[in-house]
Amino acid sequence: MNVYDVLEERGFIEQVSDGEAVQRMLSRPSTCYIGFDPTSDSFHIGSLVPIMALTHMQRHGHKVIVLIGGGTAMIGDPSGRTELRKLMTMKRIEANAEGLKRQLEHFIDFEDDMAVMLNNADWLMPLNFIEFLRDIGRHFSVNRMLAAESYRQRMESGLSFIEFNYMLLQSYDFLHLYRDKGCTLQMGGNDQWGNILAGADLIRRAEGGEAEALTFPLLITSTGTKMGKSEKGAVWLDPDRTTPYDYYQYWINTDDRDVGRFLSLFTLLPMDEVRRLSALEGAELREAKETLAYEATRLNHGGEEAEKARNAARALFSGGMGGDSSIPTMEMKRDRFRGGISAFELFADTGLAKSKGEARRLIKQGGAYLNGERVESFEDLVTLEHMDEKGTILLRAGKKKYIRIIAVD
RNA sequence: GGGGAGGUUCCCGAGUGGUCAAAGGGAACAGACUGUAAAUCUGUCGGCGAAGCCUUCGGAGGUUCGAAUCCUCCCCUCCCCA
Repeated sequence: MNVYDVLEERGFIEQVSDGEAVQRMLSRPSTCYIGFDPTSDSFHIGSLVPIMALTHMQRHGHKVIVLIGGGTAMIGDPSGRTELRKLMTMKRIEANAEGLKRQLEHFIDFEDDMAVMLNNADWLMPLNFIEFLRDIGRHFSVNRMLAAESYRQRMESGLSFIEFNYMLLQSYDFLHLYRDKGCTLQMGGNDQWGNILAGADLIRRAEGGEAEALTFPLLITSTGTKMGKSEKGAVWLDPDRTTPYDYYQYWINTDDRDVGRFLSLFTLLPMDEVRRLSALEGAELREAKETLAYEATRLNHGGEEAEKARNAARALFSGGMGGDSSIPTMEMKRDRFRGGISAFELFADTGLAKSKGEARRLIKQGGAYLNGERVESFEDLVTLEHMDEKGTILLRAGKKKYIRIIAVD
């Protein structure tokens, strides 16, 4: 089966320059690329669609290039944004690229050049302005650029000249990779459509070559929010920023309507299985969500972490104490409990409530639990008595947020 | 460079000397209902707290018994003209 069909079946394709041409191209080993911003040293879930797309490409024998936009990050892409991005230092960018690569290695194999990571700063930085204008700039029509959706939006609020040039630089990336690596397909989020097409055009004009564009749908959840945000903020792939437990929780809280879509996009389960799971209804759909959460966590954090997250979740949400250590745990001095500590202070200190006022409110509204029992008054004292033999206390805020406290000397 | 409009609590957005911790909406949080879903209803939504106190309306000063609201300077954004 051609990857193109796989991508299409699994819902990765929003737009393609020429479906038949891409299908033809992918019937033999090809090279494709996706650009990523090195604005952080970790991806978050929002980047998972392109990452999964690369995973599929590689598994079908295509060479993938991960392009780090070190050069373009120094300019800022206006696409889909309302503000100019902040500029970054080269050093910062390189450090970030390292972090991103480590995460990609869970999905993509960089051995034997089957995948490479490149930084466009390598060819953008040495560019000579006059030469660039003469060789590249001449192929671009300002009229056409202004018609692009991404620029049109920014025309309302103001568009700086450097941002305006982003399209040229990204097009030049594609041209460079075409010449240097034989790359003939660029993929990206649908907000990149204009830029990607411009690059394919440039290749045709400058080289007479054939190159294609493919974009992914920009995911919004069925509740209308942007993908990848939880109450704690963005959901990161980095376990230090988002623990495997929280990562798992994010997926299991998926809206019913998104389960099928997410299973096909974010797991590698066969489509037959995906269809079976998403056909489940009512409470049974939880099985599908559990599979989604488990598989997605396994891809990013490995089987062992996924297993732990699943066990912890099962234990906690079936009403038990969840002795497993993979639920968020926090150490506190045993001494603090000797004289007793007010419940509201404890909730504030653990971060389950952002301030003491919020902790009071939480308790007053009946949303605070200590070892599974509702806390009645915010002045209630929590003491050594509340600990189990291992010296732990389980706190819960609302329905889903748990923290386990373990006493240390 | 000239002219105009504007910067309010997470976001949008009222408020033009005291009744303002600041309307309304959204987001978010909690409760009820549920399936760790959605929808709905109720409540909460600056900090510390018993009352009450403290900090906030781009920044810095000033006027006043009293300022988000008036004055001065500065910073930033947008629009029109060049």
